[in-house]
Amino acid sequence: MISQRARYAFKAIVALARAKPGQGLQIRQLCEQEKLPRKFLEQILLALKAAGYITSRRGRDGGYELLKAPESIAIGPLLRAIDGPIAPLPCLSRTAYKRCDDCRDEAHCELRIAFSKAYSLYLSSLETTTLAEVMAAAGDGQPLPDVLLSD
Amino acid sequence: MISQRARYAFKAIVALARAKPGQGLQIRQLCEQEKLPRKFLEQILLALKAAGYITSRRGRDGGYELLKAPESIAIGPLLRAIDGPIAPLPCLSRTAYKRCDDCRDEAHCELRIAFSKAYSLYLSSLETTTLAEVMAAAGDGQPLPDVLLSD
DNA sequence: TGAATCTCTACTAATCCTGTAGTGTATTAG
DNA sequence: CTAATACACTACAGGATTAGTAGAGATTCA
Repeated sequence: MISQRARYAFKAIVALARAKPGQGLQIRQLCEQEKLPRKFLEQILLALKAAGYITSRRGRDGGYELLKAPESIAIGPLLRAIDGPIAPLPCLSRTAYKRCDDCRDEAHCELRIAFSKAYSLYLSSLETTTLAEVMAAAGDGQPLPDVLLSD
Repeated sequence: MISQRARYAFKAIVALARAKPGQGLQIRQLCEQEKLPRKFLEQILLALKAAGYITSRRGRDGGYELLKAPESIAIGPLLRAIDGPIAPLPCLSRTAYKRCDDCRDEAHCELRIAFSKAYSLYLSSLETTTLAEVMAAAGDGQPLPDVLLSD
């Protein structure tokens, strides 16, 4: 399960992407529209800013604004910016690789092999799916393909 | 990241699968061979037993033994038996489906759409990959395919 | 100046994770 | 029958993480 934090971040980004360009949103509007806890959201927006997704202005007419085009925002990096590494095992992480403490031989590790393919598919899908695509699909409201067998 | 618990479970299952048929292992051997904390492992084995993966015998010559053929043990259900639902969102879980509290319209939920495809790929790979395949690949020790771009 | 807004740090309550401890129950050798 | 051995079950503890809350500070604009 992804964290609540990541879910809020995602909702905030979507709301900002829907705002007219050059026309950011204030945190008040964000948390009213999306029913997000304000002070928690503040921290999340700060993280999104640090990661380069949004910019902000202080003062009376301040607010937050999306910096990147939705076409260039992939889901994977966004998730990673908020939740940290996505990999199911440290030894499968590219951005936060770490050998498992007790692992003698990574090439023969059953655990690693068990997850490598599944995770590789997961990640490459997350890396190539963009916010723009997701928002377009949500707008269409087409039912998800039946491939979806989830748990 | 999957839990330490799941990692231990997996290692124990692999060790049991390597034991001669009809020739289970005792918990002492398991935790010596694989360096697992004994009392913690007890609980995990209990869970594996409850899930139908192994059986046990008490008494002097007791021990644990694999019940299912490695060919019929898929990684996904095994993981789920230990760690619970695998889905990144409750509304994407088949075995533990739950509507998100704040979700007005699931068909148009960007969050859900963002993860549905990636997760579907992840899960179907985990559901179709068996312990037997994994152990065979580990035995070969062939390097993992280069598709592997992980995080 | 003052009001509005973002920034930053600290704190907290609850939950989860990773074990440990101890007692109970079944099995079997002798 | 008894003692030894191994699994079964419940309770608990310490640390880490999560999901927020609180409040003082900095910036902007009228």
